Amino acid sequence: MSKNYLDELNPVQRRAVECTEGPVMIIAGAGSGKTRVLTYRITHLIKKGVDPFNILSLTFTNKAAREMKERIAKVVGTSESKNIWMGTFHSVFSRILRSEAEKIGYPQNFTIYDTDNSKSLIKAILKEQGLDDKVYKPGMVLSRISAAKNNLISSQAYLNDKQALEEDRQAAKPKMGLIYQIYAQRCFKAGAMDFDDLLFNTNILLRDFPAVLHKYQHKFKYIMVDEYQDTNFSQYVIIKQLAAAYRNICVVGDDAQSIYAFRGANIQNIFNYEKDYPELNIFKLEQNYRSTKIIVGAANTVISKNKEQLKKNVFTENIEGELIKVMKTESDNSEGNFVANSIFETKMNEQAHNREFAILYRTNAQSRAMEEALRKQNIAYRIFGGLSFYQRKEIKDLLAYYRLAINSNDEESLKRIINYPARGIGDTTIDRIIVAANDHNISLWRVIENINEFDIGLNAGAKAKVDEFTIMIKSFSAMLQTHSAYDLGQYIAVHSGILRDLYADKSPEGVSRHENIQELLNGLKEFTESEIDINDIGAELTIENQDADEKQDAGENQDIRIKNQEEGDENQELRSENQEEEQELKEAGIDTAINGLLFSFDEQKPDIENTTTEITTNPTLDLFMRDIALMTDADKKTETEEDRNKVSLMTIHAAKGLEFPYVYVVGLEENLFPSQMSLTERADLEEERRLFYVAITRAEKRVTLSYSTTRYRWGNLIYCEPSRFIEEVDAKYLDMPTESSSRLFGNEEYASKPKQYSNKPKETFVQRPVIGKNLVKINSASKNTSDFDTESLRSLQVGMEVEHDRFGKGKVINMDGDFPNNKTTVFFEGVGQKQLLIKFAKLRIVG
DNA sequence: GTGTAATGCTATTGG
DNA sequence: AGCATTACAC
Repeated sequence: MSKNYLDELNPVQRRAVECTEGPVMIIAGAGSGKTRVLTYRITHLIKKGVDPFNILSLTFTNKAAREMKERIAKVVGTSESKNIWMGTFHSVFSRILRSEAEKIGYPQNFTIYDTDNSKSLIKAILKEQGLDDKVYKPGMVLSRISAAKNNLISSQAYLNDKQALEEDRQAAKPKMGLIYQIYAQRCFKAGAMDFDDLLFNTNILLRDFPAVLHKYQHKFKYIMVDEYQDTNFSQYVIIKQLAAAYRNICVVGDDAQSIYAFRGANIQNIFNYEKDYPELNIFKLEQNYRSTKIIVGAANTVISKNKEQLKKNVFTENIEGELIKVMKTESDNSEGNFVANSIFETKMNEQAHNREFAILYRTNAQSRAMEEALRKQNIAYRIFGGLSFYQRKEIKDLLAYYRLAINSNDEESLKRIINYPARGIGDTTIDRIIVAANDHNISLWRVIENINEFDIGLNAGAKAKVDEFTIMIKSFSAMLQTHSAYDLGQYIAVHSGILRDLYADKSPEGVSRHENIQELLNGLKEFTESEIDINDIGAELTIENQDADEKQDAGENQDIRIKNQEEGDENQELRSENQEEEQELKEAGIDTAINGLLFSFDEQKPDIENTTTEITTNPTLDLFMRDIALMTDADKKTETEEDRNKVSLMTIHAAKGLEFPYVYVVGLEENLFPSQMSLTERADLEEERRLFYVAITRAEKRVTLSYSTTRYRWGNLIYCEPSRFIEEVDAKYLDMPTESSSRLFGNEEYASKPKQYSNKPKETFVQRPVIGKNLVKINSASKNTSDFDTESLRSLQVGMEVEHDRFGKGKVINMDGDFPNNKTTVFFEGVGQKQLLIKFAKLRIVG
């Protein structure tokens, strides 16, 4: 961005940037320079003299926020840009909640439950209530609760909500309201909020504390919301409340790219917006700067199939470009090979780099075949999403210790680690503790902390073990304010016994787990050594919290100091106790360990005694942990140049907002994309279509679509037919395949004879019955086999010779299952071994 | 209470 | 096919 940033904008963009006062809606087509407008608009505000502290900008990912800030910093300088409140809804409001938590009865250091925590809690509740988790599927229960919260229906309100109760009764799940109520109570008791609570409780806060509302209304004089089409009702109300005083609110969105309805996003928010702010200024960004004419045209024809949409005309002045290639393959693996080979060829022929390629799919499970093929080709790739680092078991175990040290009432963490590593506290003991906690309406921690007061049939041995555990956790908690994140993190890893446990496991998985722990500790180290990023809204909070901190300074600090001294002595013992361990760990490659660990009380003490800000900005463990639950893969911080030059693999959802020169959209098959679960409702199918729209509009130069006729699912081979979305693209934009086999890709024939696959278009598709008309899924099984006599294969046996249309002659080497739902394994000459379902394979017995 | 073998469930999409 | 939970032997 240059100093004359306004000159870099087209007329509409420029007007949108300059229209800073009053409500604004920017409808931004794909690739229309939306991010540019947002960043320039904020820059412009600051240039005009608006204090960055008064700007709130809500983005879809924290990474997006970080990148925007960097760009803004280039014009206005970091000292200004870092003070902008910028981040996701969840991260911004979790910070506000932390500083206001006591008002709504939460501790400042509340825990954020992730989805796994929530599900596990629901499971526990079901068990305690004697409810069947087949009827009340935890995931389903959670999404019901989530939907209620996103519509601002509390558990009390839910229990009074006739419609909700009736729905649950109809669905034969009458206890739903009760589960919701208990779930909410348990979260509260544990000092925990789930993702939806972060928004829900923000609403409670703003609703019940007018002074708080007033404060933030006047703090946020200018509000901007990106990806507005993906906000839910709860978010909508927060924004509406905050913007009520100044009405300087600017939302940016594209109804055509709304792909999060499944988690409560409400496209109606766009339409409501016009009603809420009749004085609204609307700007439509319709010129696409990203893609070729072919890609834009193709995307437009697709999205035009949707009924509900705002009128706009996305166009581009870019070059015409290449047709969209469609590839048919015969298995998920050969689809992978095709993509990998195609990337290889493109790299060779066009001097392209890995980073210019993206492979997009509908479900994470599809990544496997792609990975294997890329590995075979020696193409570096990286996967976004899927099991994130923080979801690995060993990481969650260690984090559970951290969480418990920070908030001992955290029930989910407690249950996770009270007996890991094994320390003789078994299921019976834990069950009794839970019963006691429920009976007395207190947290599990309160029970184990006073385990000797509770007469719950535990013998002295069990009580002693529980006692030992609580003492350990308390010792960790006591170190929170006195030790750096890295020091304490390392200390806990050692003294919890986790490192020892993992070190003992020499299997490859065990080693990898151990390495992951190391990686986490490295992250902690980095965090500890880096300047705290005040640029994350924390800076503002520091000022907000000054009152509180001063109090702490005056009174509590003395306690801290005293505690330090006591622990200083304790630490001496720890030091010697650890010598052996240290040796052991050194061998295990953890040389960083203990020196830094047994530290530094003395060096640290002065910090604590010092000023208020230093307490809040010390790189302590609880600070590190605050946002962990809110971190997505896309938010991962450090990214080396090497990381960057890799082929990107991700779901289409994860690709939102990104762009790549070459995009492969794979798995374009009915029941996969569009997903099977989306086929019954028009609204769901339209969302899938928008997803397809998002997928192809990620591409700058070239789009390749692929589908496979077979695919493994749950270990079974299933047959697939091409997605309706392929034929929804106007045929003039497509380069259709005729036929191909995996052998061709192996021989790279595809790339050398591209013409063979073009110009023989459409028949295969046009001849199919038109689907998508009535939105009913077509039963591929019956259709494919209607004209074939399966009965002739009843007598098929191992050893027989068979013939297949595509694979040629082969020999049956295995049979599995009962006719007609049986499987056969056939070895085909020159092709190899294939598993086929008798019902579909159209085999002929030879001889 | 602990560790292993057998069973059963899962795979939309994600902050 | 892969993972998590459960069942069962020690």
